[in-house]
Amino acid sequence: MQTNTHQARVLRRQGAVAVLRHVHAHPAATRADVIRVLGLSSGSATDITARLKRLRLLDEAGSPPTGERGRPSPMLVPHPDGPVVCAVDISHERWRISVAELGGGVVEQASGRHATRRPDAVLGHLRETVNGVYQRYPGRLGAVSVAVAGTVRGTDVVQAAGLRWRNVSLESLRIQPGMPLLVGNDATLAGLAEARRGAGARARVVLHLIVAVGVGGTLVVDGTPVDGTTGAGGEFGHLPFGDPGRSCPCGARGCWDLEVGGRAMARLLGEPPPRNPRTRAEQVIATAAVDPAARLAVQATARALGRGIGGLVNATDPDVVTLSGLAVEIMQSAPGELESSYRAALMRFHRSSPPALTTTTLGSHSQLTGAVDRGFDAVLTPDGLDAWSGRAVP
Amino acid sequence: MQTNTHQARVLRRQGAVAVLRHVHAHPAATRADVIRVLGLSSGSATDITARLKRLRLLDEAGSPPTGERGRPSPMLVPHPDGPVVCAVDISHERWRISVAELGGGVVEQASGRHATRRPDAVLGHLRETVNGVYQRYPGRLGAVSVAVAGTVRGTDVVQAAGLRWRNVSLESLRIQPGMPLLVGNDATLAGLAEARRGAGARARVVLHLIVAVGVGGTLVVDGTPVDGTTGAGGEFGHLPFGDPGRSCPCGARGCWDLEVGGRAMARLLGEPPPRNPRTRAEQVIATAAVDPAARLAVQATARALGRGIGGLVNATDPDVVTLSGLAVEIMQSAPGELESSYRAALMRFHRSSPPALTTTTLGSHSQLTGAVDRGFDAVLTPDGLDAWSGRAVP
DNA sequence: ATAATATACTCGCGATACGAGGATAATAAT
DNA sequence: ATTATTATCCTCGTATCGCGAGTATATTAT
Repeated sequence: MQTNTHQARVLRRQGAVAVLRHVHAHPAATRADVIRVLGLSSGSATDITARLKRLRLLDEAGSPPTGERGRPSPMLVPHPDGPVVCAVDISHERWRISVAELGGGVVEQASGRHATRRPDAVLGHLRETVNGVYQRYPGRLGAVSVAVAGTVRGTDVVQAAGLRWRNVSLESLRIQPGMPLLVGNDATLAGLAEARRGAGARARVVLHLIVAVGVGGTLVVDGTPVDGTTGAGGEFGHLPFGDPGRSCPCGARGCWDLEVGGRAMARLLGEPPPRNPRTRAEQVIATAAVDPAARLAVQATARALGRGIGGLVNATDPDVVTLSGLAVEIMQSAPGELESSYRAALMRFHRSSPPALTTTTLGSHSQLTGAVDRGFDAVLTPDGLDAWSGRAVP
Repeated sequence: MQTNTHQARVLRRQGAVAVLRHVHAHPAATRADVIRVLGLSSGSATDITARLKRLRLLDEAGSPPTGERGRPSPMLVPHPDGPVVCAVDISHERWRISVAELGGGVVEQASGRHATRRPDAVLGHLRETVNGVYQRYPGRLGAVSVAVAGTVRGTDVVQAAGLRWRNVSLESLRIQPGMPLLVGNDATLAGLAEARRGAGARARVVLHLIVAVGVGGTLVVDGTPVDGTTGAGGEFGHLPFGDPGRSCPCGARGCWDLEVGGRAMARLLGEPPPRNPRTRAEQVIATAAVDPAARLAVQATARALGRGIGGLVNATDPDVVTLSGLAVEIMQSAPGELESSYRAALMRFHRSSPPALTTTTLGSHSQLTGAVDRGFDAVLTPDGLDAWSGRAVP
C-alpha cells in the first residue's frame, strides 16, 4: 500500500516520461543517445532507467558492437512484461488487429473479412478479439486504439460510406472501464505514422494525403495531427476545389473528392458511377499505358490532385507532402501533370523551393502503426504511467 | 555570481512558469484561482509567488471585496518593473507600436503613417522607435514581436502586396543580439488574439478568417496558431475555391481571394479592378441597402465566402469560426446568403450543430494584441525567464 | 600490456513541491 | 460587540528529482 503510493509518485516527473517517449519514438536508442537528446546527467539516467526497469516499462539489452571506442551503451528495449497497445483497423471490407509493445514492435497480428457489415456484428466480433488480447496479456493492455475508414467524432463513427455506417458508437471496444479508447480516422492515423516514422520523419510539418475512394489525410505538426475538436478534421476531400455544379454524397457541392479517384475517372470516360471506385481507378490507371482515353482520364485526375495539393500547401505551409493510396499510382502514371499543376497552384514565393511530393514508405500498415502510436501517446503520460504502476503486481 | 546562478535556476521548474503563463492569460486572477486551476498546494503558491516577486515578475494587489466569506485572496498583477514586450504592426499605410506588460496591459502606444513605403525607410524609423522603447524600459524589454500585412517566412517578409515589399528582412528590428524577434502575419496574429482573448476564448479549435484585400486567417489549436514550418501558413485566400479561369496576382489560378472582397465586387459590377479594393468593397456594401446591383454583388461575395468557410470547416473541424475585417460587414449586409451557403457547403454530419460564425470582439487592435501574446510566449519559458533573471539587477 | 575514450555507477546536495497545522481576514449569526 | 464560519495564507518538516563530481568499467587503439 505504502509502496504503491510510492511507486505511483515515482513517475510523476518529466524525466521518466521523456525517456519513455524518446525510446518509443526511436526504438534502437541506447542510454547514451537518450542522455544526449534529453540533456540528462548520467546520474539521472541511471536512476531513471533503474526505476523504469523496476516498474517493468523498460529493459536493457547489450548493444551490438559499434566498433567505436569507449564503454558500450546498452540499448533501451521494451520490457518483456511491459505495456502493450491493441490497434484495430476497420476498413470497408476487412478488419485488422495488431498488438504492439513500446517502440511499436508488433507482437501479434490478426485480420479477416467482415462476415457482414452490420455494426453490431462487426463490433461484436472485434470486441471478442480485443477481449482475447486483454486476457492473453494480463495487466498489460494499456490502450485500445482504433482506425476507421470513416468520419470520426470522439469515439463515434458519424459516417462511413464504405461500411454503410451512420452514427455508430465504438464504446463497446472499451474492454475495461477507464482504459483509454481512442478512435481516429484511418487516413489521419496513417498520416500520423507517416509523419513520425515514415516519409516525414525528419520534418516538423507534414501534409499527408491519401486517395482511396476520395481524398483524406491530415496535417501533422510536431508529431500531432491537426484533427479538430472532435477528430473529424482532415476531410480535405470535401473542400470545394471542384465544379460547383456537381453534388457530392456528403451533402455539399463541388467537392475535391469528385475530381480525384475512381468516380472522376469513370465520369471522364463517360461511364456510370462505378460500384467500387477504388478498383475502377486501379483498372483505369493500369490501362493508361496503352489506352489513350484512360491516359487522358488519369492525367485530368492528376491535374485536379496537383491543383488541390498546391492550394493546401499555400494554406498550411508544410515541409513535405506525403502521398499514399491511389495518389501514389496517379503520381507514377502521370508525374508531369501532377507536378506541373501542383507548382502552378502554388503562390509564387513557394515556387523556388516547393515542399517535395513524396510517396509513403510505410505502405499498407500505416493505419495500424498510427493507431499504435496514438495508443502509446495515451499510455506514456504521467497519468497513464500512474495507472500502469497501480495496475502492476508488486 | 553565485547568487545569479542560484536565481537562474530558481525558475527552471514548471510551477513558476505555469503560474506566470496563467496570470498572463487571465489578468484578473487571484492567488486562490491560480492554486485551483494549476492544482498547486497553498505552500507551493506562497513559495512561488514570493520568488516571482523577488525577481520582479509579479506583484500582489489587494482584491476588491468580493462579498464572499473567507480571507480575501490577493490579485496577481504585473510587477511595476517587470518585463515588457514591444509589439509592432506594419500595415499597408500605417504602423503601430505598443508596449505591453504581463497580462497584455498596454503601457504605451504610438502610431503613424508611413512617410514612404521603402523598406529601409519604414524599418529605419521603426527601429528608432523600438530603440526608444528599449532605452525607456532599461533591462525590461523581453521581446520584439511584429505583425505584418504580408506573407512571412521566419523573420522575413517574402511578399507584401500592399506595401510592395518582396523579400524584406526585419532583422534590423532586433535591437539587441539574443533578444527574441518574432515576426508573424497580421491575420495570423489577429487570429491568435481572437482565439485567446476574443470570440474564441472558450474554444479549443478556432478558425479565424479576415477579409481585407483578400482572405487570410489561421487555425488556432489550443492557443497555438497552425502556421506552418516557416510561418507562411494561413493563406486561405489562395485555396482554389474559385473559377480556375481567373488568374491571381499570387501566381496561381482560381484563388478564393478573387471571389471575395473588393476585386470580386468590382468585377461583378462590371468595373475595372479598383485601386483600393478594400475601400471599394466598403463603398459597395454601404450602397447595397439602396442599390440592387450592389446588393447582388455583395450577396454573390457572401455566397463565395460562405462556401469556402464550409469547406474549411470540413477540413479543420473547429469549435467556432471568428470573422473579422470585411467579413463582418458582409455578414451584416447579407446574413442569409452567408449562412445558407455556409451550411450548404458543410458535410451532412456537421449540419446538426455547425460551428457558429461569430464576429470579432477585439476589433482593430487584435493584430497588436496577438503580437504581444506571441512576445510573451517567448518570454514566459524557462529559458526566457533565465534570461530575465540574468538581466535583472541584483 | 598500456593508453585513450566513452559510458555507467555512487553519493551528496540543492531545488521543488506537498501537506499538516496554525494564523489571518473577511462575512454571518447571535 | 462578540463569536462562529469560511476561505485563504504562512511556516515548516519531509520526500522526490535531477545535477555534478568523483570513481569504476568496458571497449578500441597503440
